[in-house]
Amino acid sequence: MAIDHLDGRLIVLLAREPRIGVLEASRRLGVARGTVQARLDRLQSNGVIRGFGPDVDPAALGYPVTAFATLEIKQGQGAVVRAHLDGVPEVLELHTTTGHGDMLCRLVARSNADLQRVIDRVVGFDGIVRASTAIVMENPVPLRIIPLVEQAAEDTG
Amino acid sequence: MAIDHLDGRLIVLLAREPRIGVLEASRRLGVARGTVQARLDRLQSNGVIRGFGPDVDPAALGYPVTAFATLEIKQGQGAVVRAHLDGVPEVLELHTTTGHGDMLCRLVARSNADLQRVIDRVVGFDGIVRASTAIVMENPVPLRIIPLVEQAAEDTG
DNA sequence: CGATTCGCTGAACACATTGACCAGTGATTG
DNA sequence: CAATCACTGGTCAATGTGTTCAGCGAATCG
Repeated sequence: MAIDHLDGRLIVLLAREPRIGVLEASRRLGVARGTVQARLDRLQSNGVIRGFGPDVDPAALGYPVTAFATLEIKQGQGAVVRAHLDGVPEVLELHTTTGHGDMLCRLVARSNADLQRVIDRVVGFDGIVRASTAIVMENPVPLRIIPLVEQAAEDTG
Repeated sequence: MAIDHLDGRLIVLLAREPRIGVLEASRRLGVARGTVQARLDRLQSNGVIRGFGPDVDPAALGYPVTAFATLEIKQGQGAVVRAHLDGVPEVLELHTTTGHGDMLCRLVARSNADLQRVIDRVVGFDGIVRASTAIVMENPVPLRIIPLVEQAAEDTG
């Protein structure tokens, strides 16, 4: 769906200051409260805003090490590998990608030593032929959405 | 920091039903409201919960294509490359990783054709020697935190 | 062209929630 | 033993929420 400029400002505002409510948002944006409520309802039912879940930092939970693993999967074993990885809590994310029938997953671990355990658990599975892991050292751009929202809003006017 | 079982239940509850407030959460968890408030304050000041920002779906915004690009950086050009990528809205995330002085970034685009434009913009920069891109086809495990929170809570008892 | 629909405004209302307190209690610690 | 700590269960005033309403301007459509 397309979002307009007001939608964009609303999302950015909520992203920057999540604690403000509908009423305060309407004051900041200079529109009526009902407008903000209607926009929010629409954005949520359109799926643009999935929700307002807590943003949990794995590092603060005791998992400061992040890594990305590229997996090569044995022909026809995709489904079972997915189920396997789904059962590993340290797998935060899993994608299937173009290329060699590969998968890419994001892992966290308690330490570099612990990462070995996690990788063993992830890779020690029959359907996985080969794996290569890249350990994250820095995160210059943390997961973000604001610039994209601003661009999407400007495309409308 | 370590979280206990109540912290874990609270985070999971908020992740599943973000709209409930402190009062409702205290009812669900069977504890006093003040307890939930104190736990939440502590989790936030410890950085375990970074905030409650809106969870925006790029696909619903008109960017249904996701890709991961691995970049090889020219010696000593890391800082300028970061600044360059930081200025590209379609770059949702950027990590530096072990290996060949490489970076890994997550991209989104409006279409496969648009992805070409995004990649050109990302890669068409002097400090970048080589790039390889993997387009995401499926996302069997979307970014998640609940299993990890449950594990972290159980480690405490 | 006229009628209708749509989104926004500004206001009202009852109700629930919040943030801030407080004293009491049980467990743990020094 | 005394002190500390987290939790309970309660109160209070202030605020925000969900909902509804009539009015209004712009855009759409027959």
